[in-house]
Amino acid sequence: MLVKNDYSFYYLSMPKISDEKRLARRMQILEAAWTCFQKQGLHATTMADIINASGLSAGAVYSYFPSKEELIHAAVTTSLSGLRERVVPIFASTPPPELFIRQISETLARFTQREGYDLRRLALLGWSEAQRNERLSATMREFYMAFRDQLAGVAERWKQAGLLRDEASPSDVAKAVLATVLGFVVESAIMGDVEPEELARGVRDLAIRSSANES
Amino acid sequence: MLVKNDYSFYYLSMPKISDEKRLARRMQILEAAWTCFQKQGLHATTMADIINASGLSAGAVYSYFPSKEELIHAAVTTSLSGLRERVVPIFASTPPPELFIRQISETLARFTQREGYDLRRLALLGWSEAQRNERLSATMREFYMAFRDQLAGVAERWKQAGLLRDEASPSDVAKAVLATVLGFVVESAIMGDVEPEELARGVRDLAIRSSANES
Amino acid sequence: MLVKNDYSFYYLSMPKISDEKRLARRMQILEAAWTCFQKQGLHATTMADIINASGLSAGAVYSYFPSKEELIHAAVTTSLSGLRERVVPIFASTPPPELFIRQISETLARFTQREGYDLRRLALLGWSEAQRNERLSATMREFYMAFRDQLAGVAERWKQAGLLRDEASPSDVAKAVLATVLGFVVESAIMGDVEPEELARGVRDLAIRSSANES
Amino acid sequence: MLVKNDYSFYYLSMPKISDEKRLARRMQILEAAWTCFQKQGLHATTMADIINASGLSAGAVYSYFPSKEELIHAAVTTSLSGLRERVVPIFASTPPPELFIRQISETLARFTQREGYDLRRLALLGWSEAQRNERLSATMREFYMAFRDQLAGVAERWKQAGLLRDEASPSDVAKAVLATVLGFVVESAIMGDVEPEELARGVRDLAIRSSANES
DNA sequence: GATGAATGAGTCTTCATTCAT
DNA sequence: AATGAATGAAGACTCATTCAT
Repeated sequence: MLVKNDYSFYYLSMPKISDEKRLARRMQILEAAWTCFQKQGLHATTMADIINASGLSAGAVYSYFPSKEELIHAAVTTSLSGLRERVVPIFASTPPPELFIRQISETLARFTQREGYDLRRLALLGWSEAQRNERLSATMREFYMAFRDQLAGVAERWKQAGLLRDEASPSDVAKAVLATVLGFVVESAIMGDVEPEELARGVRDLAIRSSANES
Repeated sequence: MLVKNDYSFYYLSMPKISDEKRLARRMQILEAAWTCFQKQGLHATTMADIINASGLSAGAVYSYFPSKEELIHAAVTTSLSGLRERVVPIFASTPPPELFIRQISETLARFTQREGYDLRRLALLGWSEAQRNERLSATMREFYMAFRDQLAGVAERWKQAGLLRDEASPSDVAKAVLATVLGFVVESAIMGDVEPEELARGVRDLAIRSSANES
Repeated sequence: MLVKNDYSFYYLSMPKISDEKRLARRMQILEAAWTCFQKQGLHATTMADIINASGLSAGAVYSYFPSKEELIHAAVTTSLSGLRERVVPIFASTPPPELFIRQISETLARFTQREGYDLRRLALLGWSEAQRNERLSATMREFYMAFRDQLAGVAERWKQAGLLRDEASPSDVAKAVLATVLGFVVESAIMGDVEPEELARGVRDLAIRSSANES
Repeated sequence: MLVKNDYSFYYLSMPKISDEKRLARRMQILEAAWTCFQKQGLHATTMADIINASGLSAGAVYSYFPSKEELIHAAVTTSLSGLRERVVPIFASTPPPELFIRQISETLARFTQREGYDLRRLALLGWSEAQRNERLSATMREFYMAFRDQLAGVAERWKQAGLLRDEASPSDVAKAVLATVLGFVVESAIMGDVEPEELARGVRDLAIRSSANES
């Protein structure tokens, strides 16, 4: 329909906004959202709060995230993705249990300072929201399932390395390790007085008794 | 407006409602609130929802709980108290670690069916709310602190019974056990596929290796 | 559940708000809506306009009409019902065509002053809205269909009275009369210079020629 | 921001778009608008809808129509002009009443299919909008006034041809015919079951009785 | 004590229009 | 001329809480 202007290539080669810029804006909004969510919770945070914090206009924010729900979803899942990236190398190196637990929980705790937001607090908000949001629930379930599968792989390797007794079920161990790690998130978010080393030592010390117990 | 109604004496001569009745009404409202909160979350539940579910009138509900926040607080803390009652005997009997963890998590999971509401889901809601509600946060912190103190006592006894090695820190063990148990709440609420026995076995299996490892 | 108080009959016999009162409130809102709709059209009228005009609060208005669409629907259909009531006696008396058309159009035009709103203008708004609102469209179609059926009955009686020639199709006559009457609504709303008598005379004069024409 | 782009000279040297092209673009936009308006009504149609449907950019559309109101005005009045063109030959040939009414209403109904939009539905939208838009109202009034003047001329000629009795008022006949025709628009748009022939027959049949009646 | 209708500030979201590129 | 991202003032609707009866 449109007759091409001779200089139309000019425009075409200069997209209104580059993909990087779009992504940067998205992150700008997500970061504003993270900040607000952590301060006030998911529902007490108004879109106006996020809009102000982002420095953009309402329309601009809505052009990136079509609804508050979408923004919540993105805030939670993007956060999860960020976590995954940081955790992968730990899985790869497969340190022995104590160290492993310490490294995972350090990542969980450190994630915080680095990004200027607290993954642990956000996690609590996300779990709560997942209770009434099937989509978010499914996404999280999927994420934790994959995480636990990785954990089972780690347990298997521990077993092969003689770090776990032969009868140990990697699946059960994975469930226990996941619980310990998620519990660390809760405990440190609520109580604020748990260090990764303490957790790791506690797990080790809890373990030791078993030798006596079992023998 | 200031004219007294002809039947105003009526009110004054009315006998006060009995304390039992008051308590029953309170529970009736709390139960309605629990049901709604679990279905829709804390903030998506409206007072109207709770009022309808309770079968009382708005005014009646407000005469028991002066605000939604108060009701949320009561719903969460009452739930916590209920949990405490059930957990006390386990502390008292102090079974060995594996069994202990299994019993605690069974209580957490069973609590659900008995009362017709899921303590685990409510816990997630409460943790989330505590992020933005200092009062609730303080109450919870206090509760979990007491719980952890009890746990440290248990660990101490385990140590004395030779179930933990001598260098074990009861405080660290308490932190690890609390994390495990809280993590069980999260994992089973989100994933829905974790049984207390699996958790206990996983902890044991994770533990056992240490005997080999350490010796 | 609720133990009845000795004076509960007191309350029960004094419903919070009587049906009459509810109906009066509904009319109060509808009248405010009619006024606003006519002044500004359906969509340019905001709920705030209607709320202000009604003298009630937003919540009160919404407790009677759960959405703007519902209010529009009620405004249009209530108006239609009012018209039906006024038109029934004319159908019953079945005056000859000219007079009939004059009486119907007089009713249409007079409706206005009596109720303080202009049925004709509201009709235009309703027709327009029906283009994009299937529910409203269906309601209107039904109304006009019934109206036209009545008209066909009238035409049949005219025929039997020898006021229409034997070959006349009551159905076609009904369609023509309905068109004339609806057209009167449009013409008088847009031009503002058409009187029922003029319309009736015009129809008659247009008609008369036919005698010459046909003979 | 104030720095001139390197290619700013580019714009200045650009040849103006030809008038034909401008006109074609205008029609392209108007056609998009008609389509949207009919589907969704005047107010539920957003500028974005029209912009998308037109295949142009927001800026382009706004360079042809400086506001939505202007676009609505143009959509309605252009439509009216189109109708006028088609109706002129009928006025010129001045067929007898029945045939005249059939031809006019056929034009109204056929207009639809030919242009891919329904003049009748657009008319309803325009009438409704005219209630709150004095400018549109004036334009329409003027158009219908001219139409009615033409109709009066036709009636005069009918009279001279002996098709109307001597006492007939051309002005009243014009009002009646206009009403019938406008009513056809409403009836066929709302009910969807009226054919031009039926209308013409109905008018004729309604007429005949008068011969008996009057004689 | 009990009722539930009423309140109105506060929410999310839309969309006509502009303007830097 | 053309583009389309950005703006931000509205608008529809909700809901915790009150208070006249």
